Amino acid sequence: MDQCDAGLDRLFERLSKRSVLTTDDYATLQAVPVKRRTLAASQYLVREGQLPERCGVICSGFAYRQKLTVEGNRQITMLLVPGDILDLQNLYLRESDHDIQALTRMTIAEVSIDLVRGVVERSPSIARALWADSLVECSITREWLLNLGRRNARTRIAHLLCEFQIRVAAVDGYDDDVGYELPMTQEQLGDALGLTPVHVNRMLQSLERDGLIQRRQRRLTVPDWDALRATAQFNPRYLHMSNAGA
Amino acid sequence: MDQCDAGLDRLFERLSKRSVLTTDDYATLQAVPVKRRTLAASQYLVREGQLPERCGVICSGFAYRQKLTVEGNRQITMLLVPGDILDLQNLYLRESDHDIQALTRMTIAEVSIDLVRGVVERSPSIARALWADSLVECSITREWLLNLGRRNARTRIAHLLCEFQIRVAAVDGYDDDVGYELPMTQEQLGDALGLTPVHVNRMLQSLERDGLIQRRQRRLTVPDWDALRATAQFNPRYLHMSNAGA
DNA sequence: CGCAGGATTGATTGCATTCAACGACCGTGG
DNA sequence: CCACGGTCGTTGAATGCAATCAATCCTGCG
Repeated sequence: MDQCDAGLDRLFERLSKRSVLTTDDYATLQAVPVKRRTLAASQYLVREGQLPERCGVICSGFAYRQKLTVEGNRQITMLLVPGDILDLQNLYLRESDHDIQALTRMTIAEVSIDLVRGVVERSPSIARALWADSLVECSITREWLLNLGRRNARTRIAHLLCEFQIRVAAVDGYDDDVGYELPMTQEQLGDALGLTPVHVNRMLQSLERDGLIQRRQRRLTVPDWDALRATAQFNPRYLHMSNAGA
Repeated sequence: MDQCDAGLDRLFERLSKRSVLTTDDYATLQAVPVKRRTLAASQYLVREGQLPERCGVICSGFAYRQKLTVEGNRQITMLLVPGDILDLQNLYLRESDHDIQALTRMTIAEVSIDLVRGVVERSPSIARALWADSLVECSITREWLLNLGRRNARTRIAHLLCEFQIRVAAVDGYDDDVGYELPMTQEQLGDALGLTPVHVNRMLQSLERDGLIQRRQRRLTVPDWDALRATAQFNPRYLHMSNAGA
């Protein structure tokens, strides 16, 4: 089983959390011809204004969605982790309204978007799972809006750290105790949080001084998750993770 | 034809912009039993944590989605105008992750969410239209994130003014020349933009001083839309309005 | 007339930005 | 093996945008 099939299993497992899927559904997914692709960090997967013809799932690595202002200031609007679906929005919208860029080296499994439309019309349960997935993404974006609009820099950063850890841990068995790696530069963190890299640096130090996190390069250890969640005002409800078969 | 049917027509017209609908689809929608409801300004339609059983369309009036921080600071994450669908997200997610509150006095047409699920499974074209609608909402939220994260207060406000005008004008024939009414207090504007009401006030004055807007109470006149759009960095792409039958 | 909610103004504070320099790390090539 | 360059992280000082605090004005309305 190559990494592409692993992508399929990962996708199936993920969709199963959103809707009750059958072995028929599995077969349906399996029947879709998939093209595997590897991308280097910072490569673009989609650019704003494009009319994407394909749709992909992240098998490994990380990416993000971004939008740019006229002056070229960047806002990262979403982090994408393994199992996340790229370009689902272009299932029913033509033009892409944002960029998708690789955060790390990554592999994806690509599918023609027309075929996905076919799958969706044939299998209501897969459709429901994909739809739910896009709704969760919208919910996450709303939470980010609250984060940027009404939380200070320190809380914002803590919140992102909590979210990232939980979303990554949900994919496969990550071990909390040894910490986790946040594969972002401080500049990218700033772009995700509406801050400058300098200020991100200072707030990370502040969190570390207070014993909420420990840092070694980009590897983070969190001695006390409850404490971090508290300062982050983190409530995982918006991730809708326990939504099996709603 | 009472206001409820008017709601149906409005909905049908709106969905038609997202997908090709037939008279059968119209009949399907018409067959769904609808309950009409009137709400006073500031009444809650949904509260975070609830498990909504119904789904509604705005027939008249305005509402907004909001989220609160632990300290009670509010972030408005979306404005809802006539024709917008409430609670579509609870089609496939159980718990609501935010509040919906009436901005003005308003009327809505409510439907059991189970029935909507049925409609969606029977009519792929309606499903597609509703799905597309939820994708557009997500796109709007992303643009708001860019707005809060990377634009200054003045630009932010101008951007909101542009978006609101366009979205409202798309519903029915609003006449630009006489201006339009923005039914929000400056405090609510601040909560939508991540600003304080005081600063909103000053920036509105600044826009007015520069001749970009004129104000009489909450009625706005825009002498030069192009100029306002320019200072707002407004690009309507993210609204996906010309997406007929993608 | 008086009240209440919202709008406006002024003075002050402060969080985050900006600008600039320096330091640490890492892969590369001589 | 070490010099080199580039990217990223860190630090300091100065600036500025928006927040805060508080008072006053306006307007619709009972």
